[in-house]
Amino acid sequence: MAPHPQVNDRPTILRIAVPSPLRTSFDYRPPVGVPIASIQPGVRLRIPFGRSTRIGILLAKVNHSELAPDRLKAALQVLDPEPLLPRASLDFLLWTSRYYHHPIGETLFTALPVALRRGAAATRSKAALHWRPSATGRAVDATTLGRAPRQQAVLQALQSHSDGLDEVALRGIHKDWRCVLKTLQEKAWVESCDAPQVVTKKPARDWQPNTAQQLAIETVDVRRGCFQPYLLDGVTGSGKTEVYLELAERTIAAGQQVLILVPEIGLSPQMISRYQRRLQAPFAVLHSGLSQRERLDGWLAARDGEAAIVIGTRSAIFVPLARPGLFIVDEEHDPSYKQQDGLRYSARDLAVIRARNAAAPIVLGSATPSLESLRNVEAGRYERLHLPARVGNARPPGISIIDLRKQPPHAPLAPPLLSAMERCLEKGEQALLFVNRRGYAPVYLCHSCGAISDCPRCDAHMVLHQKSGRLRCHHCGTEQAPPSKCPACGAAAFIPVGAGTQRISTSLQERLPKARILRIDRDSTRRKGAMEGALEQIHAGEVDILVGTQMLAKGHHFPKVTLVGILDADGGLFGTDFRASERLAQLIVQVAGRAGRGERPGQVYIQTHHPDHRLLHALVEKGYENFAQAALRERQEAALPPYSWLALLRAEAPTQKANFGFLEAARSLAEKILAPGLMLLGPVPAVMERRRGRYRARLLMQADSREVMQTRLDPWLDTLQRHKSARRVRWSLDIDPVEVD
DNA sequence: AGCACGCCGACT
DNA sequence: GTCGGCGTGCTC
Repeated sequence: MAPHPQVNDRPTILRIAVPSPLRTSFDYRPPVGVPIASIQPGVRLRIPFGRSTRIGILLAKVNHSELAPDRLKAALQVLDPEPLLPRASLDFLLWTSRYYHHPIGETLFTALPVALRRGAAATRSKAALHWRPSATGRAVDATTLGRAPRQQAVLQALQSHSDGLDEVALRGIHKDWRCVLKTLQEKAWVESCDAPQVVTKKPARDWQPNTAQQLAIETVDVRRGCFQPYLLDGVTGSGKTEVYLELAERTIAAGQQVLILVPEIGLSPQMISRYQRRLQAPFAVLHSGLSQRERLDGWLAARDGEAAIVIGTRSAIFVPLARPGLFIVDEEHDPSYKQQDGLRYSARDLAVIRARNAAAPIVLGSATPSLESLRNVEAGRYERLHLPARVGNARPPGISIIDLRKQPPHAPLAPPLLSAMERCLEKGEQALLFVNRRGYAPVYLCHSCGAISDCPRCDAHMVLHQKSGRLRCHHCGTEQAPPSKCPACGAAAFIPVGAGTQRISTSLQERLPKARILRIDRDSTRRKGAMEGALEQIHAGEVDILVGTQMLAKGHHFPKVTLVGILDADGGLFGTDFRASERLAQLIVQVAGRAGRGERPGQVYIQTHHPDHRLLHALVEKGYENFAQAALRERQEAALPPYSWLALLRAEAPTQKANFGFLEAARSLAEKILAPGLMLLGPVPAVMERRRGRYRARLLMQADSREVMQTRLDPWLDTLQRHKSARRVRWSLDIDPVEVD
């Protein structure tokens, strides 16, 4: 039967994304008395949902619903006069929701600043606004306002600052300025405007691009207006930032916006001011330290095209841009670009999608590119740009391996490293020790029976902390006093085993009593400003030895450091995750990059029980590039990413039985839709089987084609969600997981 | 995910 | 008699 022709093909129904874990949108009638033609996709609406009201976002207007007309409720109110999200953003977020198989409502809300999720008006705060005289206002002779002295004073002030005055300046003229301004606005003598752009004389360029930088700049610049990903690959100090700055400057000059993503740790005030000094353009900086209001102002400035430069961490990838012209992802290998809960997106991968949508070039920069990006170069999808030379006359550091098998056992610092440190201190230079555990001792062990103090809620050992004298679990935060007697055998013979940052610092202080030692880890830098203070001390030369965790490896420059020690590399060689060796290699190269800046050469010592490990050898003898090629071949042989695609189904429940009930069901449902080249692994318990008192397990799907996997996931998830075993677990799907546990 | 409904055990 | 345990269903 031929379908009935639509009697009326004008849409009457609002298809709305509602923040809820349900993987569907919801249909509503327009609010009573509001013509549907006045409501555009991208606006927020207040809607009744179940027994409560929520805020939803209009996806589309349709003329037919799956639901009977009498089951549709009317929306309550339209919250935005104009679409909050421009079409391009809405399309990008729909794509994101489909790719990560995450409910559309939650995806859209993840992308919005918190203030907008809660219904705040999408208007710039007054503090960000300025006022200036209108054309008529400029022509008014203020002296004729003798009978209105307040208006006269304000108008005169504005007339002499025709690019605008802000709240602070106006309050200085009269405390009742708002009232005065309102009168002037009613006379149309005054209008609001954005903060005037600071037009300072540009500082003389204090650098000349070298040949490689020049080539990189011109190669990218010639493709402005086209989508093309570039992998900008250069060691620390090779001048990647200068390339970003020059490209950004040219993009801004062409009237377009630049989005720069940086890892969480990299968004320091120094870094921002470096960009601001060089690029005299309006900035929007988005990071976790902002208030909701500040975040909203930055978001709006980006969306409305007022911010030429938008710089932020992971979540800034969702900021709408009016005129996107260039995307930059600094330290693209950094795992902090991957969100690890809720919508588990990769900001780096999404940046490539946005650049494609915007027909703009994207530069992924790193001294230690991810194997994914190197694979994309190999496959011809990305173009590679090398920055080989270290700027200035610094030489790259040498790397030596210390074979721990030939050293006295249980000494965290082997004698060769200790004596190298002594020599370093004698020369008045700084040393940096990298320890992958914080606290005093990672194991608290009964010397009589071998029992270990374990966390009551996690499958993890408690870590002894010296300052508090207490045992702490680093996974759930549980703290307890160390037991006075062993609960297993009754002996009072507990001994701390192993070494964290605290113990290394303490024992080092005993060996080198004159050394000024500074510990840098999450414990010592928790206090606000503590990290800044520590960095100042280091740069002022008030510190001889730095002992720290991962935090030290990223983004900081320590020109006086000439010796770096990596105390335990073994975890990275035989880690449970297939990316462990990639992480270790990146860490070694990044830490090595901190050493030997300026004219002093640096030396890196790596302590390991496996000095002959193939990948470690490749790295030390022939550098990161060689390591990466060897690692890529291993991944290819094992059909691991980037030569295959993964989707990881995680489950968490009070019992492991519930997890396995769910994951086994998931597996048998998946087996019905399996295609050639799709493989299921598991279910298996997580490596840390219990965390925060809850059991965890996983089921991994591996595919040799992204498309095949993507087409199977939706029907799978639909049936899986309805399966009754799903009620007993908390589950989530991770597309392109970065950690397979 | 929330939230309500509903149907069985130990309390004042 | 009822307070409340969590199994089940629903959200346009």
